[in-house]
Amino acid sequence: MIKITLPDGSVREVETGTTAAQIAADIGPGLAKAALAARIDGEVRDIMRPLDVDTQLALITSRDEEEALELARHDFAHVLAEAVQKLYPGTQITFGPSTDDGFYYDFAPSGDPFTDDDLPKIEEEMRRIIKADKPLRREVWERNDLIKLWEKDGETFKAEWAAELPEGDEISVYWSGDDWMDMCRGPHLPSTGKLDPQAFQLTRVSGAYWRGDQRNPQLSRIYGTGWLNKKQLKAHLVRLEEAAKRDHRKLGQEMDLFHFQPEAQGSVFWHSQGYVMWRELEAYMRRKQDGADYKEVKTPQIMDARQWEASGHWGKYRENMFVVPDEVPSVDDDAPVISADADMMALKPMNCPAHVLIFRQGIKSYRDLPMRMAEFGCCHRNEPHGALHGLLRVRQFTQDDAHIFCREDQIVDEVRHFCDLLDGIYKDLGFESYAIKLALRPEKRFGTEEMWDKAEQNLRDAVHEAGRAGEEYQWEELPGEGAFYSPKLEFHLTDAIGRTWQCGTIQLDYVLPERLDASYIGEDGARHRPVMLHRAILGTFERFLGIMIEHHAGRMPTWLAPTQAVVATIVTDANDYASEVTEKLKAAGIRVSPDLRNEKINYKVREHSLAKVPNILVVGMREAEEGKVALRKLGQKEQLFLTLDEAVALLQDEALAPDLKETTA
RNA sequence: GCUGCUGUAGCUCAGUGGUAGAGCGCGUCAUUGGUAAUGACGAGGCCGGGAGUUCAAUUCUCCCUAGCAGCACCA
Repeated sequence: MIKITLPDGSVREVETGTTAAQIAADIGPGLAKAALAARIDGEVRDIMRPLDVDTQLALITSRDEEEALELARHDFAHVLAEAVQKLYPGTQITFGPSTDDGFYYDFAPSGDPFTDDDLPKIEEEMRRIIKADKPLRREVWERNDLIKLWEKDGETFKAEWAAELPEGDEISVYWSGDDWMDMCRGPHLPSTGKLDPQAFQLTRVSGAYWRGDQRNPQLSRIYGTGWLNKKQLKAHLVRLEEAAKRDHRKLGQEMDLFHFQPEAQGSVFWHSQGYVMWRELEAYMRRKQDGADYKEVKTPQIMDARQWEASGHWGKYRENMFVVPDEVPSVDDDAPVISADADMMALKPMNCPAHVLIFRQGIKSYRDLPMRMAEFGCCHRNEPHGALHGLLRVRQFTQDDAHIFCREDQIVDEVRHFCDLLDGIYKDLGFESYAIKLALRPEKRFGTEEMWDKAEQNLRDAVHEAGRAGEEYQWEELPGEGAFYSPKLEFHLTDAIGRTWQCGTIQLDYVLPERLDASYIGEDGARHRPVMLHRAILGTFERFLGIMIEHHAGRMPTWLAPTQAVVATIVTDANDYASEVTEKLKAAGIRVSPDLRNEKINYKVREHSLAKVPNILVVGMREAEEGKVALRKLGQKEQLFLTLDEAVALLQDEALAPDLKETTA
């Protein structure tokens, strides 16, 4: 007999080998039906797994949503694999986990990879397996027996996987009925019938490398989204639609903000409406950085390759650099355009080496430190074609870059100072929550182990001292994620629909000052090596504006809105007055345009609302006679009747950038 | 870079082995209308580029190119 303690504290004595399912049945038929799995001493286990020692037991039902979803998605993945092997004999199975919204499974097809056209048939087969309510049975195998089985079945990927598990280990497999089996740690639901056949959808196919490594064979991955019931699935599909509506690429076209075209793939053509947003954001950042004692500089776009060799970029990063020959191209049709021994230059992929060159001009004293050198630096990186994505991943971009040259004993203060600056800016820009991560040394790196130890510890200390190493910043350390020359702090924003974006970063670098021989004269009269903090808050203007557009779903706060107000007439007799209103708003610094077209007011309101103009000032004869305007705010039906002066004052205040508002308040 | 899908009017998309169609937008005319689409008429296309099959290719095949989704990459 063993003792089972339930969540309410009650204890039951049962036979050794009793399952959680039997206990559930004992408690009541309702629970027996609802129970999906068991939490045994804190760990989720199969409900059919026999209990053989005294345990704390809690039964998991669909009310324990997080665990239930995880179980269901994992089971969907197995059902997917079973269905695929049934429909496409000879397909090898590999690996199929749950994801944030569903599941996937990677297959090695015997012929061509799967396509979208295969999905409906597979879904149908999955539903059949679910409806058959096949029991899912756990079985323990000895490792070598299992490897032999996989090899016999031609499952080479599974065999490889099993062979890497420790020798002599017992490995669990799960049977679906008696005719299909996969190696799996579990846990699983008791049977396929616990899944809702209407709660999943196969969404897409893609290629994926075996074990995530480009050098390995490419497998065919099938993705699905999976939920506990149809309602959840539907809600998720609606969320996807909402997210698609705020896609910055779509809004960028609709709002006439920017475009891309093949002649400059991965580089943005900013239209005037979009560039207004850029200019406002840049002006704001410039005010904030000037206020924080940064000194702004501007450095060359193209530098000699030897400079990039010295900085180390030529060796490690050349494949991503745009290289330019320093030579007049040949005009002779038969000759190569560029000779083989041309001197090479490169477009800067980053600003730091140029900033070190400025630092090195003249002799620097310890009194000059910390020196905060900022640049809105335009960089080029030759990103792989498949990586490009709207404004979020581009080949030409402008960073809000700065490098802080300082002494080691100033690092913690400078990092803390930076955290405060960043915090204020994110809040000003409408992002209330963000996470902080410390990315530790990568495999490919410069510098000594001691240097990395020191650099990592400094950043860790700074965040702790800034009081930001806590839960509210989801503080964590990420091994292997650092830059090749330094560890870095990463700042991840959360947007309006809960997605996260890494924007801000600060990196502590001992390597580059050494390589490029930067030094200052200390109090002791000797030469010393400064450390260099690389930092950005927005990251790049392109990407950050993309994130802002999605965050606000195109309805930008008035200070950033390309057009802040439209003056729309109801009848042409009000045109003169509308022009007067427009002029007055313009004189007050508002970005306003008149709409005097011979169209109905309904049409104009609709059009400017769709264009996401935050203020529509409607004027007809009534307003013209009384010297008033009817102000309609975007998204609201009610309107304000204001005198012209009141309207000017209101819009002027609304159009102030957040930092300017603070000082006037 | 890898896998799959896609490329037709300014935009969103139909369609066909015999060189094209809708809605919106645009232009002209009429309409002067109080808060999310007034009506009529009209102008727009080398059907992404190249090669092949065919009497004939926007349509079928191959290559290239760009975009999209994912993978890998992101100093």
